[in-house]
Amino acid sequence: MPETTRRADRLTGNRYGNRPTMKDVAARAGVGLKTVSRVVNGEPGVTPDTERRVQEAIEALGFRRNDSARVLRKGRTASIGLILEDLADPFYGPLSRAVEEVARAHGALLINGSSAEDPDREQELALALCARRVDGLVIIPAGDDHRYLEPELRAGVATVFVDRPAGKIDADVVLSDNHGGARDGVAHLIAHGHRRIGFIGDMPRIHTAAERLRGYRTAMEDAGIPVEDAWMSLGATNPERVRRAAEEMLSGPSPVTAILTGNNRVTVTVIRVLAERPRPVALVGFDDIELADLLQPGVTVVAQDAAALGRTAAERLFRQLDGTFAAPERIELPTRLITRGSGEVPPAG
Amino acid sequence: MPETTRRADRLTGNRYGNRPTMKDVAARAGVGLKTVSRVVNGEPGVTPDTERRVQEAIEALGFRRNDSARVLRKGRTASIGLILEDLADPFYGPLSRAVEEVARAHGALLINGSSAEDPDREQELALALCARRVDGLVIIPAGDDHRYLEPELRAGVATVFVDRPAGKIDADVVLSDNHGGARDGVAHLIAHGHRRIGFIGDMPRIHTAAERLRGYRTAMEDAGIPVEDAWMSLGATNPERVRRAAEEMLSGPSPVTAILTGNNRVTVTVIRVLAERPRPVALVGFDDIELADLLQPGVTVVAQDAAALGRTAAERLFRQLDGTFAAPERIELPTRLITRGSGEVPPAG
DNA sequence: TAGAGCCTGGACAACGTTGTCAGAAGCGGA
DNA sequence: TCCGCTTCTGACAACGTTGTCCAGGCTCTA
Repeated sequence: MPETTRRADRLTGNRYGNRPTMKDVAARAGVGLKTVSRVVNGEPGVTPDTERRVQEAIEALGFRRNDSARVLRKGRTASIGLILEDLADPFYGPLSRAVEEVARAHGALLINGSSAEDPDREQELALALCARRVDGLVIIPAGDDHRYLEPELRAGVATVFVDRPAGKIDADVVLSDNHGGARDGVAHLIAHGHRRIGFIGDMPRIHTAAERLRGYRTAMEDAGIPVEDAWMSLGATNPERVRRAAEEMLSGPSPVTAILTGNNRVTVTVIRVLAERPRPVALVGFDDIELADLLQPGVTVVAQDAAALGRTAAERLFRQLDGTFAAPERIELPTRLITRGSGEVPPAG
Repeated sequence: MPETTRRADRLTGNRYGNRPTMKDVAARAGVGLKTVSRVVNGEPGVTPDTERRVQEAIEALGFRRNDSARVLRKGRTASIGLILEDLADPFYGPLSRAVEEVARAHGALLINGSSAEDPDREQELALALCARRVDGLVIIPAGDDHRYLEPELRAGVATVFVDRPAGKIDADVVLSDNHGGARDGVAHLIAHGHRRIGFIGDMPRIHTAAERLRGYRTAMEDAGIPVEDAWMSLGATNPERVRRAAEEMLSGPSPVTAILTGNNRVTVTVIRVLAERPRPVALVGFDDIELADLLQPGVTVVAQDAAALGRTAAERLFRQLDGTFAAPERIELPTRLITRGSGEVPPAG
């Protein structure tokens, strides 16, 4: 039984048993504490024979280095935090995975949390991660005021914002070209003869939603088409409201013949609505969706590269950590229009 | 500037600046170290006036407690690890999210990693997480030998396996009823008149794949239908091989009139293949897929409840941590057959 | 064979926090 | 006024690791 067991049991009442420490390994191998540390960390200056004895002791005791103590001593944790909106959203899966891959390449682990689009929860998570002394943070912001991070930034926590910009602080940001993507999507519809085009998006307090709305307006303006209020629905987040919004703009006094949907969730709901209607309506969705090519018609989308967003952000973060200092930058990744049929439907009537 | 700054800078060359410690806060507030600790942890026995002074100092210095040191002292990290196959797979998103929610309810953070179906990587990740002293592990195993975890289990790391059972150790497991689900899916096809039914699944070394294959065989046997080798394709993981497998079993000497696909990825590929063929073929897919209801025909599936798997596993894990000891258990969650059309197509010819 | 130099190993302090324990201050009652 | 009690505060050790530094033993050369 490891030497430390009895004391710790008495003090903490830990019923889970106790792990052997380097001290225990040293005692068993008959060497000094630091020698064990050397073996564990592969440092030079240990004879093969001593090393073997130490390895045997480690094996026998099932020793595993305590990284908490290590971190305390060394200062770096080799872990980064990722705060996103919802792990279950298919858009964030690939993004998250890409961040993880980059972290792994740098020997770091990934801690992640979902903010559920709640600014308070985002802050709570970010600060909890800072208390764990993560080396860096990748944040998909829910809130629009990140001044609470100022002490952390000053203390050297590398930070990169993704998908939406930081609020009220100066930090690295990696974004998709939301404005350009939405503009292109709408321009595509206009090129196919549409003039009465609707937009259904998220609350404009969310940066991406606001930018996409702006892209919609830009394209309409460029084509000299005055936009009617009834053609725009903002803040329809749940399926019921999206459904109602779509039905209203399809049956008003000047019904739309085409719709740009502001994100993948909205797109899915609108597809359902359109499937029930006899007359075909053109559709361009922001964000790609799975199986979009198998539907009738295939769904034309403005696709973001979620993995590239994550990869770019994580690489930028590790560049900060490597000490390559640079002024905070705003990186914008292009979107891609993928035509599959639904965006090429001509205007009805 | 915090008192600790100069020394640490000299020692580590840390160019990221230094965080203030409780000692710095204590000095600034003109109180003792332990008093700061009391305030930070909300312990009783501090006069309002003292507390205010401490709070001000914390605010002014931007102090944030160092959880590494805390963990070292207290033993628990309030974090759990989740090892899954691929964060980007839509099946694992909801599962992961469910685990996170439960962790959150218990005040714990979630660290996760993808094994990419590689047993070595799974082990590497699991041990790295143990070195961080996570309180518990939720593992979707890639390998089939988990004896490497024995010292950790002995040391009290709570562990629950999900989706697939642990190999060669005794531990809690939460599974879907893969055998029953596949059996029901095939029985459904048989009930609609099919006799030549194909199965395309993953490598049988993966437990879920083996169980689903077994379910397929059971249903066929129950119906007294002898299975031909050409009807089964195992280990087809990438889309090209799945495509070839599907085409072969649809055009052999005794072509199948219906297919059970072994997981969501296979299902998607097979849908593409079937979409290209003139004659309708019945299809039941294991795992639900998004938009399955909007395809022509809608895709009939055997659905697992990924969120329930994650939730159940995480709850079980925290029950272990709460000290409610119990023998390792095997929990099996039911699957649900969702009929949408593709599984009700009658046999052609 | 003595002296110089290298290699290996170990004692010790420090990282930032919390638990223990004892001392100080304040207050009421005798 | 002094004692005893309560309430608040702080000194100190400990958690498990790593960096520093020195001692002792060895080899090699003159």
